[in-house]
Amino acid sequence: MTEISPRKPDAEKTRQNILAVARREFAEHGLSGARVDAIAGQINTTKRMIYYYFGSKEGLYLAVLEQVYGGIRALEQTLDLDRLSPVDALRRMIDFTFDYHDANPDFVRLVSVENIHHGAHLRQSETLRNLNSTVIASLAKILERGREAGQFHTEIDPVDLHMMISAPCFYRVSNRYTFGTLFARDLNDPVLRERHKRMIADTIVGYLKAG
Amino acid sequence: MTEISPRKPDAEKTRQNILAVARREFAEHGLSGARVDAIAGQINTTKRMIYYYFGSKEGLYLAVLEQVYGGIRALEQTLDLDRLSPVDALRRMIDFTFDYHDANPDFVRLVSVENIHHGAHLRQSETLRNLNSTVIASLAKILERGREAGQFHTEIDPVDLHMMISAPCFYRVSNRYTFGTLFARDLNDPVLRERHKRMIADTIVGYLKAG
DNA sequence: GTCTATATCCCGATAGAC
DNA sequence: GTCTATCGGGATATAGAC
Repeated sequence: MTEISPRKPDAEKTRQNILAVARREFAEHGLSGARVDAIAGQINTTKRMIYYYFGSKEGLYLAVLEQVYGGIRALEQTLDLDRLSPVDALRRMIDFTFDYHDANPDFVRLVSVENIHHGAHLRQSETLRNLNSTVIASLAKILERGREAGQFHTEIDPVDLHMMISAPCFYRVSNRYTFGTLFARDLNDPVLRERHKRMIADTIVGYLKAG
Repeated sequence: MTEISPRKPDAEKTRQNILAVARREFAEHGLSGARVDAIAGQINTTKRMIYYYFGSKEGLYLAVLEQVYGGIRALEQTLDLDRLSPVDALRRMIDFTFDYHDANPDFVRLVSVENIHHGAHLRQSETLRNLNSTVIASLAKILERGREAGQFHTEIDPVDLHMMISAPCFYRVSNRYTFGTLFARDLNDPVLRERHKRMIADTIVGYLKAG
């Protein structure tokens, strides 16, 4: 029924504009703290349009979540890990995870916000629930190859490994402010960033290699 | 001027009641999402009292933060690490950190909330800024003893080590919902908890031992 | 110090014209 | 599909009696 006409590109463009601004607003202030007026005020659109396209504030928030989670998933696919040795593939996966979190603090903040809300929206979205992440399959493959090649000697569940990789990459960004204040560290410092990146990779690779 | 009379213990008791309920409310809904009415409604007090004791909603939130950060600091002191070997002391520190986060999800949630607010309140509080955590000193001592005893061969900054310990312990709790949903894992499961505890400790201890 | 009642503002959502 | 104007509820904060 709905007209999907290429003659009117403004519609989709407006939708995308709203989404982009909303992502910033929700990442910055959380779900309760975000203001629909503030979102409308930052673009050449009115508040009415937001309700026209997304129905409600929560509907908009959910659309933002889906967009953001889709982003990291798309990039994961491009890593081309099979051509690397198990150790190199693992390092590449860790480096990718580190860099992605570092470059996308809004993603990290939105995930934090969603966890404050007990993941209720993520669970509610069919799209997001079916994002049966390919990371786990990739990691499982790396682990299997590494074991066969005699390079890895530690038994570990792929999901557990994913957690061990994500945790420090996430924490560095999510807890930047409290950690930075309490221990007088600027976690944005490039020197520190490179040091942490190497440290995280060395720690995890070392764990898998050791018997 | 203010009467601090032992004849009226109700005052301090009321204050503590408000604090305890507020901690739950702020941890559950965040700063913007928390409702002053909801806090008053859960105790035998009125909303008026909250403003009487804490001045404002933010004042109450700040008091909660100070109380919560004080809690973990007090416990850190009781570990008695000097009597243990460097490796055992490190393991004890990791186990303590793991257990504390696991047993105090509200603490984790409040820290997440504060980071969404860019740590503005934590920075603003003299009390919290002066919480120059003793963890770093404890870890530095462990590292030094371990190096002298020839048990640790990796050079690492104590603050970095603290981050590597805290990150997985924190993440496991803070991201419980999104991670649990996306990967179909119940991160509250006791079996999983023990496995993760051992895995985290082994990973970090292994990293320090390796050259 | 503790209560009831209320001021005041702000925000999500909608009405209705074009 | 896009605008202006506004409703109606609910939230923080306060007034003022006892």
